[in-house]
Amino acid sequence: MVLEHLSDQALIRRQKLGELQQKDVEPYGQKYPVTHKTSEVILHFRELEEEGTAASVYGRIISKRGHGKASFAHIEDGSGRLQIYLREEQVGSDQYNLYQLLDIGDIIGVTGTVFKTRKGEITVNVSSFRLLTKSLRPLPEKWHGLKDVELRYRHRHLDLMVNPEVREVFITRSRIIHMIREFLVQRGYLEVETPVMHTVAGGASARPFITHHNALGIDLYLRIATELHLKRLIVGGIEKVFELGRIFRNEGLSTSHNPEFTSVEIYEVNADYEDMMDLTEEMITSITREIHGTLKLNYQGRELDLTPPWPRRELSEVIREITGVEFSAVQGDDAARKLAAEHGLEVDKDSTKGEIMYTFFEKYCEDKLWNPLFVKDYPVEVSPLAQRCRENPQLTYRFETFIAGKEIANAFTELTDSLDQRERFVQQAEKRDSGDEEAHMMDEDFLVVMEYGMAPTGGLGIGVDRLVMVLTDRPSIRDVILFPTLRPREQQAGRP
RNA sequence: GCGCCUAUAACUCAACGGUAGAGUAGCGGGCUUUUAACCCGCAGGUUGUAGGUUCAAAUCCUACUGGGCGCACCA
Repeated sequence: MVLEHLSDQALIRRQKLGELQQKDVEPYGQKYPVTHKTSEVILHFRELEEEGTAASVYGRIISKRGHGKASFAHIEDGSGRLQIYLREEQVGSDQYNLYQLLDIGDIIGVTGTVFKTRKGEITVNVSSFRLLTKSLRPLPEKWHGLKDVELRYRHRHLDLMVNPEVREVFITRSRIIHMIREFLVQRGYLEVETPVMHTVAGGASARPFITHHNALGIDLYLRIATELHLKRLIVGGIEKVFELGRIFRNEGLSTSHNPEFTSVEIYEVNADYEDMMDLTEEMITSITREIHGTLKLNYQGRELDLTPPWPRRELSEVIREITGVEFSAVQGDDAARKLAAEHGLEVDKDSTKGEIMYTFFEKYCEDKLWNPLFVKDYPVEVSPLAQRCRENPQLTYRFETFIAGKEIANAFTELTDSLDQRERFVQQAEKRDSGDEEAHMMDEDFLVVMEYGMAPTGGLGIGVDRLVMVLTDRPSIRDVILFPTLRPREQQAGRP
């Protein structure tokens, strides 16, 4: 214990802790027998007051106002906050002196009858109280809250304590996740858990994290998607399946990217990507209705209308409308590269038309999409797990859903032709060999699984964090992840 | 990885080349229905770190560290 590094206030609190112990007060006590939550006291005020029955509540002291021989304070529990009132005459001078040693941040249990003050605030007239937990560090300011975003992310417990809207966001996040699960289970999808540690990191274009297993003496990858294992289950006869969980991608951080994030992937036999569009639309609109009671939202000061049906437009069409470029008129990779150069896009020398088309979309179109839109029929080169379109084998039955400029979902009619799949993996492997660390890895085991025969299948992945951002009106993914990834920092003296 | 912004008391913020300040929180005193309680007094700082310019640096310059935003990368 290096006491010199503590702030003066933290030192004073430690001294008070000693004083309390000298007075035989247990500073870290047992649970308090409560009769009500703070919100319940307010809800049942009339009966409590009429009957004159005592209520027992517990909570953290968040403010104190002393008046000589009487004192007011607010305590807060998970349900809300409540004012308490102590009079020396009522609790006795020993208890009253003890109360003087309590600080903002301490957790106490109180018992007393309930009344309304002159100004009309429901208040517990404390007849007895007990310290449950002594707090040794000062809380952030009550009025302005904790604003410094770095402190908020690094000390989320403080953020949650003093910024009530933050707690609301995470309660809503939890509800959304619960509703996703409920929505899918009710429709007969089986929730499963597949490995987080993979020998081959597949199912997406991304760099994986690498870890090591000592006993086996091998490196393992943290999963970058749940796709390939879920498809194995489809082959195995589990016809409607989903997994909701964390995936990991070793990429840059941004307001819409955290290295670990939550996805839900859903697979269903005898379905196609149109069915997955229906599912996406139904799921997101039903959750939105449940949370907001309307489909007309506001995101970052701008109106956002989720009313279905959401338009379903081909990628080439969207590019044409936004940039004026007609990709169907482009013949060959050379012409596409020339076009990219004309539009100020830097692309690799060996880029194909499909890759360039996709780049056009990402650079010039994605962020202009606002109300929900299904963008469909993506080039085969950037969609190695999706089935080719019958009318045009250069395209695939793949769609992405955009809401408020964010990619929320990605889905396909799954590729079921194991021989085509092998070719696609080979192409990806070639890209890996030429330095593309995000290209898909060859997964022989998965190919063998496919060779047994995979029924026609629709698959869907949804970025849960981004969905939560949209539904809670948060600008950064770090606002919807309790403990976002930050560079570690040495503990500084006096920091909370 | 690159660019811009940013770091002052436990918290929220001032001071923008000339003695580091306020509010909250804290400590001491007063006050028995207050409520951003109030009144009187006190304490609290290596201005992120390390250099440099200057008679003088929180302030200007350089580097580093953390963070934010944008770009790049990336579903």
